[in-house]
Amino acid sequence: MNIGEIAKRAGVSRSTVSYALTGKRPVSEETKRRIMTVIDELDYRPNASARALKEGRTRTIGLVIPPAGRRLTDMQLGFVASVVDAAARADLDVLLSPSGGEHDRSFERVVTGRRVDGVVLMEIRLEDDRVARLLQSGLPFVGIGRTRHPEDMSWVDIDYDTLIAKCVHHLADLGHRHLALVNRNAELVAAGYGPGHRAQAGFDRAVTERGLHGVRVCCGDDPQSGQSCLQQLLAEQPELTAIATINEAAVSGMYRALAEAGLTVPGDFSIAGVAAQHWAENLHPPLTAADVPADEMGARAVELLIQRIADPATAHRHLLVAPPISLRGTTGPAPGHRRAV
Amino acid sequence: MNIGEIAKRAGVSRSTVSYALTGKRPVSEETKRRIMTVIDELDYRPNASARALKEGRTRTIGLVIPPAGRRLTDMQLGFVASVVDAAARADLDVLLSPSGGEHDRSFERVVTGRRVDGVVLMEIRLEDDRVARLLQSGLPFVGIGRTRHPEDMSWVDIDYDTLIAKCVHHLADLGHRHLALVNRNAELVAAGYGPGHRAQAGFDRAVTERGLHGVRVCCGDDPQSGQSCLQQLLAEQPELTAIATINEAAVSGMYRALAEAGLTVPGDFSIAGVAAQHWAENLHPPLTAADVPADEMGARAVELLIQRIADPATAHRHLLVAPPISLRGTTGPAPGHRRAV
DNA sequence: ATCTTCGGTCGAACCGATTCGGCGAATCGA
DNA sequence: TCGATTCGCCGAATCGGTTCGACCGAAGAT
Repeated sequence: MNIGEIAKRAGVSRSTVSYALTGKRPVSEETKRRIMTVIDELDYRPNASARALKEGRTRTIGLVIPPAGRRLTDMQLGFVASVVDAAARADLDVLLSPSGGEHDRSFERVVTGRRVDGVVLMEIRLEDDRVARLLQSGLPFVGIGRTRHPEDMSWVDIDYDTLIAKCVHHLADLGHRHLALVNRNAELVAAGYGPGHRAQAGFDRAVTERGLHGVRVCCGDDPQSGQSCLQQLLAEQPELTAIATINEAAVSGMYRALAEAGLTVPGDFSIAGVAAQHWAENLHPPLTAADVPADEMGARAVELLIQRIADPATAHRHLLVAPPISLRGTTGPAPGHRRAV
Repeated sequence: MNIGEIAKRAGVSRSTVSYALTGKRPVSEETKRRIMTVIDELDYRPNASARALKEGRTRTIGLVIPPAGRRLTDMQLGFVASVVDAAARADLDVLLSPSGGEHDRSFERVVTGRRVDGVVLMEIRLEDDRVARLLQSGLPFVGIGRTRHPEDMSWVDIDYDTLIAKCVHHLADLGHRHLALVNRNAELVAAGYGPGHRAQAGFDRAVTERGLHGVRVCCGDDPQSGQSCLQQLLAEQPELTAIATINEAAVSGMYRALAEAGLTVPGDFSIAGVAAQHWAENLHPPLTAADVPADEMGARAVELLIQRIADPATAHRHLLVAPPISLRGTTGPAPGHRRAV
């Protein structure tokens, strides 16, 4: 079922079959018809490997996701879905590489074996080996997220710094004086996970500006952890009345802890965060949050990547997303008096 | 950076470099060392397309997921994660194809362009064009799910029929006489989605056997739909005291509807279902459910696929999973008296 | 009538690996 | 000492496409 077989049966040369298929040179209608008939009969499709070998491109992009075992957050799933979707619309296939820190075989295969024309990289650290590796290899790539030195690469990212600061200001405006930042899990933050650190920076800045009392905690990315984390916070910080968070997966557990402590939201306690829009809306109660357009960001990343593949010499482009905070009723005025200890 | 360049710099022929790398023929230690030095210096890796072309295999498997736009259930995410993970362990890459019903370009590319050595197919319908297409193409594949005629293919699947029947029997044992089956969304079921139909069959059979009153409804795969679906059920079926469901994504919404109706779980109302273990545990309250080992099933599918790729002539293998029901406290004795209408 | 242009086609080179047959030198057995 | 192995390596063919240069005949220009 190769091109030679088609050529033979259609009584033409292999190159003519190729030109009939690609249209890169004129082929007479009559000949084209004959070729197509044979192709339909034999259900022939050009071999992707052979084409990739000759053309020097694979029409495939790599998508590097967090390593196996780690469950993706809803936001990350939104990224994956929109990347896959955008790629499909551009007739690109997506090769998945679940790879974390250092020398991951899957990552190496994808990057170095010319299996893909470019890469979308997720969950980037402030210092990221994979970014270094990609820069060194010269393979076009776009980050969803950015390193400490983001000028050297193209990326789309969420402005966690600004957004968490906004959350803090919003809560401060409502009279809250004693807040906590609930971050992602400790290992991730310790490993230099960008959003974790930038959220901290924004939190610290806003808390200082407004003269508030703020504490920062890390929390596992699941409801259970959210629950126990908030239980502990409530116990240790009796004056706490509000939380800002980037840990969407833990929010439902925080709700639970509050309910069990007899606190109502937003009557007794306020929560504001940064979360995928879909997720914030589906929480109960719906979360007041900066609605991250995850479905759009993946598509943007693919757009940037396609440009870089087409012309790797173009200047790097950056897209910092800072959506407005949608008020959905989990934030309200600070309780007039302090809770009993 | 091709093999010829390495050969030239190491002062050997291209074939010697190849043999040094693959070990398929002996190469002297001295020569091997010289070659490896050059390879490390130049950071050379064999071109995957060239290798695939010559070898006739790509060391890649395709993973066909539900089409773009549809959000995956937690169980499906579990499948994807475990497939990707298992593939990585076997040094296989995964090419993602989000494709639904008929002639999807992405699906055609993956299947027909010899881009993959085999395919894992998700969300299979009773009559499935993609299965027909794969059978016709001769490409090895394994389903997570099965068609109406499952003898012709290899698959791993959940025994929704048996499991939902078990749920019904469990609820009947507790004294419930009036139950509902909450199915997945109507379009999916109408399109011949296997689990939807098999769950119905099991539900009908068990309800008949036990002489119960049972109704079946479809429900969107999200909390909102779960909530309104149950609201409607409660209004239309005042005697309803229990639900069996395969719609894990809707359960939290059902909880909400019950709470708003002033019904406690399991005091006034019972729910049992089939769900990914991780999901059932993380619901609040945790759901009494048959714990589907999604993390394992994907790995099994990959195992089967690897076998089929190695020897496409082997008999088809089937794995029907019917995990026991974990009692987590969402089912209890039917309320002694009927609720007021 | 001759020259040019152009549409349509072919043959051959090429992409970068793997793999088979063969060849020279060293080793072994008799 | 001579033939048979064995070891280590090379050259060439091959996988299945794309693409470039060339060729031929017909149409248009001069």
